[in-house]
Amino acid sequence: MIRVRFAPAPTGFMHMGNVRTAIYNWLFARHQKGSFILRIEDTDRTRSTPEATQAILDGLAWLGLNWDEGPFFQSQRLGLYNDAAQKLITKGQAYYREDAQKGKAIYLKMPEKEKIEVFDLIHEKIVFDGRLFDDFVIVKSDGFPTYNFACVVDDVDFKITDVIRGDEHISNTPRQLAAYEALQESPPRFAHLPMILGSDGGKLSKRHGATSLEEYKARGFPPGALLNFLALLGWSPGDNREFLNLDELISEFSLARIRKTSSQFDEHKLLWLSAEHVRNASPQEFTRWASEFLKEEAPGFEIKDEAWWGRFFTLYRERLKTLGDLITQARFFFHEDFQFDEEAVDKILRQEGVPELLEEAQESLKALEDFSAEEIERGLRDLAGKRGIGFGKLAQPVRVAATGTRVSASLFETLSLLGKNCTLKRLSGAVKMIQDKR
RNA sequence: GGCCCCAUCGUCUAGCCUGGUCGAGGACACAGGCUUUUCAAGCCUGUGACACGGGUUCAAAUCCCGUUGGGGCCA
Repeated sequence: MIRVRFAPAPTGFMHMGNVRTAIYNWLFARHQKGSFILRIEDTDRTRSTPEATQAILDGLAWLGLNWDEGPFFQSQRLGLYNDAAQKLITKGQAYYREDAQKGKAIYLKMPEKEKIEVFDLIHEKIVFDGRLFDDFVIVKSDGFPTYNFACVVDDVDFKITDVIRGDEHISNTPRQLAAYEALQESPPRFAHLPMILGSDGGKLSKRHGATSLEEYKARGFPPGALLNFLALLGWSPGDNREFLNLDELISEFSLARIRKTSSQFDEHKLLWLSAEHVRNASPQEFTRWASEFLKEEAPGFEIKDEAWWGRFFTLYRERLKTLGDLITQARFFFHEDFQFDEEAVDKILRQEGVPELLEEAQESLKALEDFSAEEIERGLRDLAGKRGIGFGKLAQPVRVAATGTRVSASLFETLSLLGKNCTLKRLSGAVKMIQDKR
């Protein structure tokens, strides 16, 4: 049975590269019916924070990447590393050395080898010149282990079978191999993942916009979309499928199909996939997402009931790329004090005859008993016919009056969903606004 | 600077291991068209890539070497 781990350092936000590493480890574990272990590498005392640890736990939970064991904290396991180091000293494989800069540290003897070979599941064989590696520190003068040592001791302790991590660790691997050898343990299989770069080919950083999971969550991306997108960055199922749900990802995932080349984080595609996930959600799922999103990311907005959300979803499922679009596209549903678009007011509302037209529209709509989309359409088309104007000449002023913009989903459905009272109030409010400003 | 990794459309990728079916397939993005109460969505069409140079071979995107470029780790 395979055992893998995700071992982030809690030193900041959840970087997207780390998130993908977590996803690959988790998918591999689930596909193989193995175990996914969470280990927090918090031996860097100056940079580790409890907030960052919490961000990792929350982020994984939000994505649905549940762990089978842990979280374990390296800072609580210091005894283990020191015992291991002492044992190596006894066996003559490690020794103390006093250094002006580093203080009294424990060094591991690097075995004398011409070649050090790393067998990697993705890169196959990687060969290093063994003469280039000096003895290296495994326990610092403050008693804390170095990354290369703690990592190995823990992976041995947890019986990790497959280490799946970023490419940047390739050059650490020869030293870690030496540690396994000194410990008389056989090393796990390694799989080094290609990096994720920013949209300009450089290292993914704040310059490229959002780089952390928290930011994407705040912008309203569904977790399944992020999972799908990140899984596809460096891996593909081999056929031409792009949209995969969680079950499909689990059943299709394999390390063998991971590419060697680094990839750029392209938000366009993420946005498209996000839209796909939104429109493929069930009404219940969408309602849950939307309610949670508004509650957390846009407090103060009116939360609607499930029946209302059901109708809303039908109307908006093709239009929302993210939940954040609830604010940019549909704010007028949730807030009375939405802003009128200046240009729309100018070009549509503040035109000859528009106030009168809106008043007539109010009369027509007020007369409707059944405020359904069909009835609204009939009423408004009748009015346009009577007035002898193209329907657009009527629809646009009504739209701007009701929504504040020239762009919205189907006018009839929108008004119906807004409700009769609210619609009439908006129309008269708009008339008043035009006249006041004159 | 030393060592290591990588190289298919603008981007994500299929193909590469097991050379011919590839005059290189899909997706996103972009452009145009259709549809239309606005804007999206949808549908159709189009632009667009095997980094370069040598080999090996009847045949190379696919194998080998080098160059260039990008990235990582250490200093």
